[in-house]
Amino acid sequence: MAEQLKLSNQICHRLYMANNAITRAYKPHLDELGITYPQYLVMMSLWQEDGVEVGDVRKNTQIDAGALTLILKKLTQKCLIELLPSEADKRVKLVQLTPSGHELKSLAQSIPSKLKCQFPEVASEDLAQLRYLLDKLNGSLNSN
Amino acid sequence: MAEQLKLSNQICHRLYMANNAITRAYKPHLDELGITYPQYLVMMSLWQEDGVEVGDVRKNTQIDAGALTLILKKLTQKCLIELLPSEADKRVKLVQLTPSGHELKSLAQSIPSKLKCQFPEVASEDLAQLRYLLDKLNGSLNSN
DNA sequence: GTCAATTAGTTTGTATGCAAATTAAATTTA
DNA sequence: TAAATTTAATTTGCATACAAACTAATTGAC
Repeated sequence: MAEQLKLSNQICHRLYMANNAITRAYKPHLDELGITYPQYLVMMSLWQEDGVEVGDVRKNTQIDAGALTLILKKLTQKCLIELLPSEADKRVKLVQLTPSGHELKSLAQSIPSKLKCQFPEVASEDLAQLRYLLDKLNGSLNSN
Repeated sequence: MAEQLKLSNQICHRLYMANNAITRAYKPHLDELGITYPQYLVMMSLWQEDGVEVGDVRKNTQIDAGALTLILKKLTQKCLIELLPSEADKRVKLVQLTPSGHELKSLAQSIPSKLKCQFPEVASEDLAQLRYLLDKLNGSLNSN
């Protein structure tokens, strides 16, 4: 059997499994907030900076434009954000947190530490190393 | 701004971006084979071992059972596999590669090397390290 | 200044990912 | 062995991921 097509030699498969497993691990905590994982990414980007263009959220989260439209619609329905037309450029919409959207942050604060406690075997040094390598990989993958 | 909710501090976001970027990178090559990325995972598992139960494919690929049913249906429509009832246990279905399914492997052989050439900045040592860390992470995430 | 190209965001269609409910068959228990 | 439990796989409903087509507004070329 040729080595290069063995499933056990694929980095991509490991990333696939890790990404799905992490998303599943977050789910029960995010269920308490009433949001999904991609919606959580959007909220984190907004808690960091608010009143930005839809395109900025797209760049920060790297969520596909088409998917983002739907996600922002859901967050609007949940009254966590508002979409406001821009004065300067009528094509642009600005994403604004509502009071509820701001408040949700305090509930979310504990999620990262809960996740760490849930998987005590995962060493901090390994996470730091993983972070470094994933940044490098993402940099390369996005360079084209 | 609290550090723990900053997008730039989330390993999960890095995994999310890397996974999507890798899938996108594979896409043009897989388009030539007429299959999607999850379908590629299934085919790799079958090229490695054929005539196994649906549940074995699920374990090997870690694809959700419900999603796998659909994927196997698509692969059947593309005449790459056949689903055969098991003699021993009538609940079980066996997944069998067709001649076309076997032949596709030779077309797929070059994909891994094509991907490496596409991203020459990604060092082999980094990939080896990433592989090691992702295995460790996946092991921990699946231990619960 | 007008028309062509570009840009921001949405819509559409296909293919997952996932939880929960379901069906059919095998196994365990009483 | 009949009933309860478990297991293999499918179905259902919701939420992305993504390419491609589309709309409206802005820029650029001339």
